Amino acid sequence: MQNSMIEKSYDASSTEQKIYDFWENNNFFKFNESSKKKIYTIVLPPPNITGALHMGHALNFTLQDIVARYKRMMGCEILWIPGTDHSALSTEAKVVEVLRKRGVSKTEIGYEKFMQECLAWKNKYGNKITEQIRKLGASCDWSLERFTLDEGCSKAVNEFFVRLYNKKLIYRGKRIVNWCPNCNTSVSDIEVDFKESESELVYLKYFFSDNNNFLTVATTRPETIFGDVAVAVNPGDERYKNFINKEVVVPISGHKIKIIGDEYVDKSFGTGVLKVTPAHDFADFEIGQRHDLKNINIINKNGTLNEKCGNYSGLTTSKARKAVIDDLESSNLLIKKEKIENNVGKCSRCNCTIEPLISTQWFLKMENLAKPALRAVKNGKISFIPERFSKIYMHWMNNIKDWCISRQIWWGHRIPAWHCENCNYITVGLNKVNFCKNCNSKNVFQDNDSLDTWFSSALWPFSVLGWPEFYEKFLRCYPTDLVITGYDIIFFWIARMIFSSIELTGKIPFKKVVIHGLVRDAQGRKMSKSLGNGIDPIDIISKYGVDALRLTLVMGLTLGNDTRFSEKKIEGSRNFINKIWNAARFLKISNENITPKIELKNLSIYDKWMLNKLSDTIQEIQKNMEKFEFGMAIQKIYSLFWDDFCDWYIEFSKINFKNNLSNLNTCCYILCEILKILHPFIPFVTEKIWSFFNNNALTVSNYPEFNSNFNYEQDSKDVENIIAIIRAIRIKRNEMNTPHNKKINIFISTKFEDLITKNSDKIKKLANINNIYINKKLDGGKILTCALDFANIMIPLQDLTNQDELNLKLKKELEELKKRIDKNKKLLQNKNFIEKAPTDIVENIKNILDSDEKKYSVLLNKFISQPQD
RNA sequence: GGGAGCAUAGCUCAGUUGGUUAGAGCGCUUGCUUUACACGCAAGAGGUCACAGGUUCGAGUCCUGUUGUUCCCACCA
Repeated sequence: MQNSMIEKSYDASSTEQKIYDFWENNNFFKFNESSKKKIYTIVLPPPNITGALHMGHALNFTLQDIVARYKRMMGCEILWIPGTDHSALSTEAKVVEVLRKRGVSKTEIGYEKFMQECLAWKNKYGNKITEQIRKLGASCDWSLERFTLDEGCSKAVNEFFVRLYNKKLIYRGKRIVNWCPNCNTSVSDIEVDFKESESELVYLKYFFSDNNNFLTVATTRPETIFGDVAVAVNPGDERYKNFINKEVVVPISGHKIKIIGDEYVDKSFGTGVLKVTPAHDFADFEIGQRHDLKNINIINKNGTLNEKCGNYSGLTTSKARKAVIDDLESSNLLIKKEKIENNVGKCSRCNCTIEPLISTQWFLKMENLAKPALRAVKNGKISFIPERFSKIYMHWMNNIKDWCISRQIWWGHRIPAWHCENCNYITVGLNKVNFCKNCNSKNVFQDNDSLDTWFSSALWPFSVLGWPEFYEKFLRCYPTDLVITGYDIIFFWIARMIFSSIELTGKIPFKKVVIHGLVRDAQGRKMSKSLGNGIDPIDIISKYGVDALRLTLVMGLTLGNDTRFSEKKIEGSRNFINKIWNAARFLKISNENITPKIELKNLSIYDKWMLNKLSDTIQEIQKNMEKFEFGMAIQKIYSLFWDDFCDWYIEFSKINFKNNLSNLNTCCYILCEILKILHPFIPFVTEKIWSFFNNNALTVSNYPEFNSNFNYEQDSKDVENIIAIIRAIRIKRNEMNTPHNKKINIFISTKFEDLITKNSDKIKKLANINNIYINKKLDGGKILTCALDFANIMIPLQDLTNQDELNLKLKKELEELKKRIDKNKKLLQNKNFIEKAPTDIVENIKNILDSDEKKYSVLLNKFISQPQD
């Protein structure tokens, strides 16, 4: 690097790709299985292959990478395996859409060809995703990259399925499920979003079969009357209890059904009479089970009514509803209609209304899986950070129902079950089944369904380790240490990994679950395609660089809380990065031969002050890093670098350098130490700057430790005093309206004559002073006095000063001082305080009072005055 | 209906186990081409910590209640 070539401002776009290649080509992130270091394993949430990465991913990968890089520098062997998720339903829908544009359907091209089309999609878009993960700077081991549908993951999936089937934890059953007529598949409970919508509650006449009276039934779904199998009332309802076991006639349809009593019925809702349609309502299904009622399925899988619905067959449920209501009205069977707010289930993927219907599906029995999964969190083996998310997890796990794991789509893990055409027996096996285990018939075919995409994601932490093969590696790296994810997939993924892992491996999948929030737009709205307010992280990266993006996402972040992203914020981050760049540039152009080196014997008090600060900060941020308090850690480093290192230390050093290489080297050493602690957050620019001064790579260097040798209390205090003098002078200059470019003279009366004399060059330069007269008599004219603990600074009044304004300010200062003096005096007179408060607090108050009183008396007499001695 | 979060400067947010004068970034005001950086430097204004009680020598922080707001869960047809 030629120093003369260092540009005035840092250009991220020309640097970042080269740096990542440098890391990757040198295998810095490669997991060394035979390493003696402590292994630290992070489970990387594999992104979908359907879209591009969004801001949520950027946050997620940033946080993971901060931990990975920090732990690596702390001496751990990092195992962080990247990969992508086949995201069954989303990908299938996208590929179907592509085919549709080409004018073909998936059934036309057939299973094999369709799977090839999907694989082609994966190769194209999956690679785009992995490129973007690299762009974000993720320091994962690409040689271990995985895909949830690759051979190894498929093996784990089949193993899981077969084992649980044999244990009867996976079963096939005809039950009511959430059906999406648009996606044409069943979906699980958590893939249904309930959205509040305005519906029409209609009151219908159900005549008794043996007389002319009727019961009034209120329903929002009149089109399902063809599936009615009973009318239910609460057995405790005085109005209706005598009708139980009588018969009514379903309007329009005309079939006769019984009146039953069931506690579920709410007397106060509608008329207190409920029509029971077990095939198309979850609650009704349960009532049906309790009363041994049959199920009449009246809705086709495409969302239309079937042949059981007479004239209405073929109509969609919403059209049929209108038609049924019209007909009921015209035949005088409808009493009234009223608008109500209710929750309607929508498919979380396509937003289409979910039709509950009865269908044969594969289910995972949850009851026994949930218990140990609950225990692992309860007894602290797995901890959520922040802790409150464990409550959300437990509540869900406590109320969990069986998981419908089969999907009527092709792209995904095909269910390893073979049906016999002959005897209908199902043979489940790891390998292709060629004959029926029951009747030996060779007439067997594989189940057409595939598995829910989360079924394979649930095994991700151990399937990527090669489980059930490569058992030794598995044992060395498992349970993993950490998973970081957004709160929106606790149920989808985190919970399922926990019970799957415990069931299958006997071990928890990870020790810690760090939960972060959503990235919202500048107004706090969720970023979404429909709003068009999404910000593409890749656009931001090309404009500002990924370091700036990472810094913005993590600055001021509180785990578990949502965060807002705005262009204003990222400008601040870019400015900070540019500041680092320029500090380095300054050192490099000061002397080409500069190296990060420290000679303890040659340290100035300023070096010692800075080392003291650095050491303290390192100690603090290490605590923050261990507790995943990234926002707090970066804030401290930011302030250390900008407020201490740049604003004071470099400014002092400028005066000390005088081309002294040893001094420069010390400064460079400290800069490099700061680069180390910054590196996990902003890896690219720090690596680049590091290369100006070092031959090795920053990313594999050691994290600085708290160094007790750098405990320079007294020297630090001296520097603090110098700073206090400079600050005081600057403040007074401003109050006197003296511009910075005008030099002034000052008089100081102090007991620290030696210190101030020795360091007067710094004071003169940084406060722009001509002459400093220490403990000298002033000659004539008005002066402005500033009182410090150890010195009184007197400045002859300047031409531009508005004395009235100044007096007002000083008066206010005196008042505030007086207030505090009174308050602290009172406090010290309080016996309870003296007795109960810790002594250091009491001492502190005493000291403050002392110094306040001194200042007060100085200011009271001398604030604007004729000089005195 | 159940549960959780949030409420602190004009805006966005920090504030670790209660302890000096409640912080940062942005914005605003004033001054500055001070030989790294105007993506900069120096100084400044701006807060009843939502409200009401309580515990404590001491509360932004702990407890109770109220209000506002966001989110999650739940089968009220």
